[in-house]
Amino acid sequence: MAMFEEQAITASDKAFFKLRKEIVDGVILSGSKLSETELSTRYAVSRAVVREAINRLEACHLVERKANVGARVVSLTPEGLIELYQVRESLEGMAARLAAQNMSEDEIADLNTLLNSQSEEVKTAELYYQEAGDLDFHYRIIQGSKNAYLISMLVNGLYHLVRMYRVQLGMAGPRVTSAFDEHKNIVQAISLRDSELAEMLMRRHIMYSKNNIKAKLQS
Amino acid sequence: MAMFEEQAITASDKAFFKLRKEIVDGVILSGSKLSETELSTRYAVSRAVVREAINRLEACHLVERKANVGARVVSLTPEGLIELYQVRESLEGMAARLAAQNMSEDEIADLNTLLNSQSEEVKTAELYYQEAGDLDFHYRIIQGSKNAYLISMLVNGLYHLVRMYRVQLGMAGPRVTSAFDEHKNIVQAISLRDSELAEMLMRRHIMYSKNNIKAKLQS
DNA sequence: ATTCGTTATTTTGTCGACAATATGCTTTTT
DNA sequence: AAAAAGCATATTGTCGACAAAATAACGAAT
Repeated sequence: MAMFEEQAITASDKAFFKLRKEIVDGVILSGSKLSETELSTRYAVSRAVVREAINRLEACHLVERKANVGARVVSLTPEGLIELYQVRESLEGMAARLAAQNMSEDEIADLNTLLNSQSEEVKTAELYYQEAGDLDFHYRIIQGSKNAYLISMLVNGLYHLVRMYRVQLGMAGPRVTSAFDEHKNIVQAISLRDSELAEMLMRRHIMYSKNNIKAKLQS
Repeated sequence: MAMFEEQAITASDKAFFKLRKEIVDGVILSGSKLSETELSTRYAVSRAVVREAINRLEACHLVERKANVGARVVSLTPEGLIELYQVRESLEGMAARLAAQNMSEDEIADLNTLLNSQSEEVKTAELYYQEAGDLDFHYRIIQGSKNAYLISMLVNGLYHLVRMYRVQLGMAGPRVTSAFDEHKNIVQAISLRDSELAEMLMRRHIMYSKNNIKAKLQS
């Protein structure tokens, strides 16, 4: 899996990664308050590094902070999910368009082999694909866009929120095979350098995904 | 002008706004280093608040920071400008689409009166329109999307960078009247609740704008 | 009993100092 | 003379303490 490792240099980095993980995984409950003093004792670091970590989490929309009051983990709502997926549709659509223009032939080949290897897994272990494989696919296209803002906004920003929704709403849906076919079509469009089509297919792919989750949310 | 005032509560807020303004306006040169100690003496605050301000600037892509080394103001490059406008096209296109769906009739009416008032100014004082009027128009549509992520990413994030490019590349272009017509068409699409068309027109509008700036950049 | 005002406590915001890391300079070696 | 090693300096990262603000607790008045 081509999951790029972010490596922590400072103590703030470590605190940030740890906190982010706990929030995304639901260890720290959605909507709960983040006490700076409590966290600093729990992580055995100063309040300064906790503060910096929280600031960074605010930048990725994982916590909300009010001046002189404190920070809370964002609460997951159906409206928030819709809005998140609208932005995803917009940004990842553009990413697919740019990927069709900017990905190297080698990168496209890698993407194809990835899909083929997943093709086997889809028939057997469906769960694996849905979680990691889907992410890997989307990550590669985002990277393939070669657009620094796009990459940063999605990878460092929104995707953790997306994962948070997925984890905490327990997404292990029946959309595995259909999503796989959509992936294949997108890669084909990219292979043909048809940026227009690639964007369109990616947008639809994310729309379907949104509708799928929305349905789950109401059940 | 419906420019929403962000009000500074803490000292970090004030430092953040001040620093951001100086960077966008080019008072602090693009590419230069931001010394925490120097800034803390210049602003007469502690290093902690300067650090927090710099962290926030990093989140809006106005500075780049390396661990244990420091922060530098981003340098403006043609490639960066292109990438920025690609993201703008994507996000503001979606904003226009959502605005067509979600803006109230009153808000649309306001937008129309804004355009009509600008219609006068275009014939006389062209400069005013280009700077403030154009921003006002785009801000209203972004707000009209009613999508919190979209609004935050554009207004708190990318738009300061957009303004930085505009200010420092000296944009007072001859695109005034044509842009005005494009604005009119977008508003009309929104009035008709034609979200598809609104998105398409907005994307083209931003593409034209990009090409205009790109041409200026090479001259 | 409930509401309002006051006080006490907790939490965040800010500060200055120390530790750790990187940068620049001098010295030494080949 | 050039490159490398070591030292000095400056800058960032981290810490604990104090100041300011908000929340909670308490008591008084209606």
